[in-house]
Amino acid sequence: MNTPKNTEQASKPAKKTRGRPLAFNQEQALKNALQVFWQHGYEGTSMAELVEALGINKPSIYATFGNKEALFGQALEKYVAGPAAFVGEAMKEPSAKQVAEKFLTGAVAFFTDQNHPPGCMIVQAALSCGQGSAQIQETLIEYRKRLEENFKLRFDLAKIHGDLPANTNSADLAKYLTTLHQGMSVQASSGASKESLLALVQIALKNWPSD
Amino acid sequence: MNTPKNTEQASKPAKKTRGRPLAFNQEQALKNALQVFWQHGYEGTSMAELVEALGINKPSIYATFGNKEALFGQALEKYVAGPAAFVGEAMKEPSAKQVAEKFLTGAVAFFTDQNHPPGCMIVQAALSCGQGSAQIQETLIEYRKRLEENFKLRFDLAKIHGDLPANTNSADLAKYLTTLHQGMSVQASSGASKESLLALVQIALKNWPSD
DNA sequence: TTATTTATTTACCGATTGGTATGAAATTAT
DNA sequence: ATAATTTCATACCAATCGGTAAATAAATAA
Repeated sequence: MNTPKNTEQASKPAKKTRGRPLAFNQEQALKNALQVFWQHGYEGTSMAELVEALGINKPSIYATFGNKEALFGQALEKYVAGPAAFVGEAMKEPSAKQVAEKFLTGAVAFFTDQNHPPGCMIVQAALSCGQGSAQIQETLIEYRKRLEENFKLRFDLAKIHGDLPANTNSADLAKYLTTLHQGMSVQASSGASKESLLALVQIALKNWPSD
Repeated sequence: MNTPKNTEQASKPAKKTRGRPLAFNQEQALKNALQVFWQHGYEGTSMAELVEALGINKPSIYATFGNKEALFGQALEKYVAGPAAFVGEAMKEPSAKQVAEKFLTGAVAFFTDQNHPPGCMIVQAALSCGQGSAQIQETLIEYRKRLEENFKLRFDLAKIHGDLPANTNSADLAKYLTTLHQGMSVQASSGASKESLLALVQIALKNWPSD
């Protein structure tokens, strides 16, 4: 008997199901998968590495999450809903400038947080890759474009509210923000310090549009 | 007899050497390798793909360029000296602001040039990867840091020349520029248009430091 | 012609890739 | 107990990975 005991890791009362119970925590396994994909990207992560990181063997991974691509997709959802949720929060700030400031400074804190890999998974995980990963690459591009579009809509709203000049080009401003964000992700993954990135943000925000 | 004739591709007079002559143009082969690495990154490019792209078979590649890593290194050198040479040119502009403007607008034109893959190879080719490519990743990080450092030195000079305020932080300004550059590379590889990127550059340069 | 040198071709190598078949182990329902 | 159900572990799969051995082809030197 080499299998670990079912030590009831889940917080839920473990609804009675038939058959052998799961020997691992799915949430924790997904969290571990996220860490690995975040650090080494989609192609750079092998199933062997995932087996080791999740602590469960291959057939269990496939039974629980599907194939490598499906696992990445679920890790990505977890990333957006969890670690990267600060982006949605920033969007709720009362003014456009505050949105931008919160977004960029939040990104700096996030990118340089020692508790997880540096940089943004959506930027890093499949920037360039072989043809076999083109679908993943496209998915990440869509995520980035959606964020930019959301900023554009937020800035359109700000123009109506009057906290952004009426002649401002919302789309250009949104691209300015997301480009800085993506660039900072590259910087952070290359070892840039929190301080240097914060200084950069100050420069970037100095010329915020105003009447 | 299936081998192609030696149709004297090189421009040079083909110095007489002993033994069977090369059946391909090394320069052209390296150019092709550069294209592939540029598009699919280091890990995303397989030897099989290189064989097809270079038009020569594997043993010839190994005999001429060494292994995959060595070939990438030579392609990278070609990239820096050739396509990416505009960066060095921008550095020679007479004032700091002109350096920045030339660099960013040049990058936009470069990143969206239809004659080669979008974005910057030094940013894209190994942003995240498996442990086996850590050396390549580190090399590219060094290239990026060197560029940033060069901007910093150029801005230090500008402060002495007086075309940049004396209280300007050269390092921060250099990071601002390279971060925009890296972000634009991500944008371009995701399909951003030349026009949208140029608009972004205008925003980015609006608050250039001045007395 | 013959020997020497270099390049190209074909075929192959062990290792690793993502992905599974299969049978044993662990649980609940009867 | 025993049957039914589900998960786990071992071992395996074909395909691809980067890289090479060995023989043949094409040139020059003698």
